[in-house]
Amino acid sequence: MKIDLNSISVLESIARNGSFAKAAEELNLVRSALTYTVKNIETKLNITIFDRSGHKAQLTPIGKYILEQGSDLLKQAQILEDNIQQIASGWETELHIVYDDIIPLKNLFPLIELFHLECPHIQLHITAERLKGTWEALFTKRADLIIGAAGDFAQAPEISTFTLGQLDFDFAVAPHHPLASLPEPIKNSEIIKYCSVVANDTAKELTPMTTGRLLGQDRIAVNSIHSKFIMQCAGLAVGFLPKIWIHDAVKKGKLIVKKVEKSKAGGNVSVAWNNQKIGKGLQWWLDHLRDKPSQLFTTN
Amino acid sequence: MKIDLNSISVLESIARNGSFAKAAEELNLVRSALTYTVKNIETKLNITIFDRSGHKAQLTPIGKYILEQGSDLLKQAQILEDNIQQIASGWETELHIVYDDIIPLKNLFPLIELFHLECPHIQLHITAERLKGTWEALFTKRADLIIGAAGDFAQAPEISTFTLGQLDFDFAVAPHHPLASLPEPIKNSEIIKYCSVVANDTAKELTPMTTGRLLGQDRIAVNSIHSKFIMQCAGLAVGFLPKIWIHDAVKKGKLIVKKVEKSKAGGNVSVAWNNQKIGKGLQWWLDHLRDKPSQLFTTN
DNA sequence: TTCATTGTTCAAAATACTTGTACAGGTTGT
DNA sequence: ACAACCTGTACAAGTATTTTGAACAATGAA
Repeated sequence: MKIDLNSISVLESIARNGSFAKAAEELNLVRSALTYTVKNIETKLNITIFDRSGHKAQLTPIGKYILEQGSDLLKQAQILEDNIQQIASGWETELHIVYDDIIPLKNLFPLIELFHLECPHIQLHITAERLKGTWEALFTKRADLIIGAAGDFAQAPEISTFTLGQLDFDFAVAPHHPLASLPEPIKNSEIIKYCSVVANDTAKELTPMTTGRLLGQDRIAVNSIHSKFIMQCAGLAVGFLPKIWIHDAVKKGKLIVKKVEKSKAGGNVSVAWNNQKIGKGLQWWLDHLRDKPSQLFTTN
Repeated sequence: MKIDLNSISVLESIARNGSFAKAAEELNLVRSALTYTVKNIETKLNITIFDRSGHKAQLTPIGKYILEQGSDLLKQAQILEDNIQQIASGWETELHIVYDDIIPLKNLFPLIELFHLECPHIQLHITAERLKGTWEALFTKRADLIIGAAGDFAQAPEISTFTLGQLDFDFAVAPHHPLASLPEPIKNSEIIKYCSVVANDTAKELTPMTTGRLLGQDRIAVNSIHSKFIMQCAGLAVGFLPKIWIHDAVKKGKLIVKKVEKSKAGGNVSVAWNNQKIGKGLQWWLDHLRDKPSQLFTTN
């Protein structure tokens, strides 16, 4: 390797200051030290970087090229150095959070904003998955933290979890749907006459979970609760939806909750993470999630 | 700057060889020299990169991070160094060629292939433009070389050109087009009854050239000769097309050439380039284009 | 012209890197 | 268990590289 970061920053300083003398002052070096450094790299590369034929030194075309590209290199090295310091001080440089799409993303907004305020230098990656998809993200290390994961699949000792709370479901239909006008509780034999919509498991490797639907019923599979929700609002299909998802729609009359013969049991949702390398960023999330888990289940 | 490229390559060697001793051998250094280097960078950054508690040194998590990111940095530095050498030896690292879309791209294939064979390390950027769009690319330095440029707009002393040859045009219509059955030569008064299609000038700043069409005629503007060609084949419109573009289609009966009252004069097309900084790559293209310009006008 | 400034040269000084040897553990094979 | 062979470290001595400062030639400004 003939080039080194120090030489590049010397070139950069000379170019920026317009002369060896000014750069020497900036770098707290004597002029001849810069002559030495520049000559050294010029000799190694067998090129000329500065044209010193005039009074002041001027970059040659190839010098300009080196400066341009070299500055990029310097910047990246600086970023690397900063990141090393950040990691060494216990903070991650980025954090991959996967949430189960059963939690409305907007309920995460307050935490995300606060985190950004307190740790603006940590890049958050927020991804939605469904059912076992969250666990898969954790096991494959695509996620550092999963929020709202269904059930408790933490078979491994390096996975820690705690329960966020319970999600309850209601059977919801559009006001103009035939089931809307039936007397309650609606029997399964009625429900299976109509199309249902299920939000698919997003797991690709783990065997997907199946979630309550009735045998023999037509069904559509979608890949998010939101798709399921708007499909039920449109009256295209029926099914169970989390109370937190339909609260507003029910208030506005866009969906109607019906009692059914066999209701769906509420399920616990959890937070889970890999306890092998807990950085301060992850700890921040764990602390805040433990503090007020209820904020994730709010309806406004 | 606390990190330097040399230290990173030492870390890299140790990690790759699995021990300080092996790395020392590879680097032709003595073991203690590596201890020194590693300790040095560890002290500067105030971290530990290798865990030496066991028999052999093992990367710590942060060491792994440094290695990953640092290797990228090293690679880029190596590329920069290579590029500097390449430029210093007179070869560009990339070459931007803009051709007038009136030249079928496949006619450039033999030259492109040969160039890639002889100069695999120079990245070619080949872009199509129309009419003054080629000149604009040259003037704005988006292009190092333009091929098949229409006319001769080289007003500036730093632009050199030579003529490639002449392109002749025929008036072509689809066999099922009404004009196909008219007696020759077809009068302008007949032609203006039908839609024509023109390939637009792609220049954005220079005032676009207008190319022969009749006043009062409906017209469609497209942005490539190929679009114009297939539109005429489909019988959607009529117009002049370069002989080299329609040769095959005429042979297969997909287009019919008709004599017209006012034929379109053939035009010279040129090669042009900026003569301020001619690298060896550019020179190669100039030599080969001057050598056999006719290959660009072939019909197979 | 004179004066300030620019970059270079060169020998000496300061710093940084490398070496070699000695040492304190581990691992392997018998 | 033991020798033989690893591994990495410590430290003093040697070598290489970088920095300094003074003297100098070339340029530009007043």
